[in-house]
Amino acid sequence: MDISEVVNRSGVAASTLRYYEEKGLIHSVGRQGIRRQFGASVLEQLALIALGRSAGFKLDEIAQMMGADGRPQIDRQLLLNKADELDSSIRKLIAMRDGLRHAAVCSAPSHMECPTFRRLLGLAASGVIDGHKTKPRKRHRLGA
Amino acid sequence: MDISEVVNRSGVAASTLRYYEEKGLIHSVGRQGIRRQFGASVLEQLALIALGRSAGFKLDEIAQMMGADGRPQIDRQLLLNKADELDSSIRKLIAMRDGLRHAAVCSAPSHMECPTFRRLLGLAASGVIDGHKTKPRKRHRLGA
DNA sequence: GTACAACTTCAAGTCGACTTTAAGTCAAGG
DNA sequence: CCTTGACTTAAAGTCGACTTGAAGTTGTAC
Repeated sequence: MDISEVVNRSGVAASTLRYYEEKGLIHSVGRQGIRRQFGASVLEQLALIALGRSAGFKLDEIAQMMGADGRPQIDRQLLLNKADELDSSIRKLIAMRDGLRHAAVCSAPSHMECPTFRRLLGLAASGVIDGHKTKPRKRHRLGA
Repeated sequence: MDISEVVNRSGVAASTLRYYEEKGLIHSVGRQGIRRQFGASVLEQLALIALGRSAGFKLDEIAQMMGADGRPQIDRQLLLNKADELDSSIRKLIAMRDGLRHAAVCSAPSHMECPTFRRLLGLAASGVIDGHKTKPRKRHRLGA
């Protein structure tokens, strides 16, 4: 497979594939002239990377988990820790979501008058709630 | 209040306060000599900013919501939209959390052999699950 | 045999929210 | 009078994950 096929099959940009290779997250199996060739397993590895990223791991951390062979070599405790982190994020997000919904329908003259809103403010101020990010996800046209 | 008092009362760094002022998110009420003076309302505004950030709004977006007076002037529809976004994030995070927990205890010889793990992989690969971020949160000593 | 699209490398740029650094200003205390 | 320390500014640096740009190479179709 040359890079464009990986791009089409995985939806991952060529520049990203090169970047991942540079970082040691994936490996090309060789070159045809100057062009990288990838094995089929790279697709699975890319899925694994996407999974890791979704779970909130950094690329460097993901690189650690990747056995030299490309098979995941994952510490189970690490997974549990991450799950706990997610759990805490989830709880915060739920509080935030409910607070937002309330604020949207609240009949108080101004948001500042609303007790629910003010409670939420307190939470945020005390840093109980923390950041998260939902990226815009650039969609690419997969060729005809 | 001079800046150090705001720092102590809010836990927000001085550099951040200056940055927020530069961005128009907060305003100092004047200067004593060269030093900024802040009114008490800045604390409430900072809480509001923290809240907005937690909900996933960018500083620029938050600046939009801030009436010139510092009182929130928020479009209710915007809140509902953000709540929906959060809802979708939450669902993804829950799937991820459960998947991680399963993977951690899964008895399959390797994660790749586990159907649950593979299902999760598929989700991640298809971009159904997206990023989020839980920052390390630098803790600062609030003076006595 | 040559044009061209698709690849290549390496360096630099982007985004967001800050932090850091360097150099300067100022009020108060010894 | 002069140091000290808390403030000030403007500019540059940081982090992570990429993307973009410029310039060079190549397989392939005509």
